[in-house]
Amino acid sequence: MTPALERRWLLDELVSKGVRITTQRRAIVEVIQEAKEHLDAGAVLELARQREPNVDRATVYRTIELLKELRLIDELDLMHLEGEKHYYEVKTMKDHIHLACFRCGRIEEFSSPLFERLKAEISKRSGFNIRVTRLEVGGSCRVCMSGDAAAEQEEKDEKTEAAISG
Amino acid sequence: MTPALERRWLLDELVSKGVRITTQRRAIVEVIQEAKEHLDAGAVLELARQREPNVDRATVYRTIELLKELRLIDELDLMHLEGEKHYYEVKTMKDHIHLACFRCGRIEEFSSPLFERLKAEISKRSGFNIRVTRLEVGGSCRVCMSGDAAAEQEEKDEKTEAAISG
DNA sequence: TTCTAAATTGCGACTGAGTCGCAACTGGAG
DNA sequence: CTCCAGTTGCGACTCAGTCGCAATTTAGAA
Repeated sequence: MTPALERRWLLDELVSKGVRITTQRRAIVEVIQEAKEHLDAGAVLELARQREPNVDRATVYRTIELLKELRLIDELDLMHLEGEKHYYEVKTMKDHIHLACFRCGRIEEFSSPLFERLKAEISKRSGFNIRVTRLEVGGSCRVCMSGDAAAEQEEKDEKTEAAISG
Repeated sequence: MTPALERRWLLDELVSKGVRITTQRRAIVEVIQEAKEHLDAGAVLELARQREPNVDRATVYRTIELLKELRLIDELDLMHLEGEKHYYEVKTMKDHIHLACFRCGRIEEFSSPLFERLKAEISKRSGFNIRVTRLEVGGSCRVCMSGDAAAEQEEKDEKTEAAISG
């Protein structure tokens, strides 16, 4: 498979699949391709309009649907951290897990051969032909957890001080 | 933990947590507890009203939110097989994976020690404190796949016939 | 290059899940 | 039995996403 790093990968993929390239699709696809974070449909619309003002909301949804059908992008919920939006990212060879921190809202990505093995086991044992997987984890990230530890330490310090001064 | 089999498990859990039990909450919680399939908010509302006519949509959403916060139920998307609804199920000790068939719409459940190991690895390697996990898989179930095989066989038969008669 | 059919788009109205503020109501502690 | 903090119903609202249709545009053929 063409590496996702390559510049116009998504667009070339569409061309090779005989999909008609319009100025709107080009803008939308480039925005998704070059995104540095997970974008929802609204964000895609906004960014696409910076390149090409004539982009409609409906076109964004239709293009996203197209890319999903062609299995060029994945849809994420990111544990509904910010409402019911959906987020999109270019599909890569190896699926990865999204860790969503309920406290700071950061999304961390994680991948592991164990996940690949799990998928293989699912296919084998259930006879299920896997097309898409979505593994999302919600909780507290390392940073927020260490914040807890710091807070607990402060509490102890305060008590100690109180004990000393008391 | 109290086994999920037990009759009024969810309700008892609420009582023990000091949550006020109203007739509405009782109805909603019992419906979720006794569900034989995955229910969305609309289905919960409908079923709850069969027990207790005075149940409002808003109350259903508020109760679901409450149960989620108390970690008594899990929220599922089931790969958005039927629109953007969310489905709910009583949380069990061992997380399970939902396999959603894009063709027949059936939901299959799957669990594996490998999944438990994967979660452990995530915690350990990323320092993430896991609260919830959601692993959903989309594709074609065994039944639909075997349907394919049958169809392919038919095609071959037709070709053979054509070859013979031609 | 020009033409043309078929695909795509924009528009705007619509759907449907979920939220919210507030007045009325009620569970359960005392 | 009383009381009030917590809960509910109501209805209006938000917001993501969908849809039908007329107008526009692409890409291949001439």
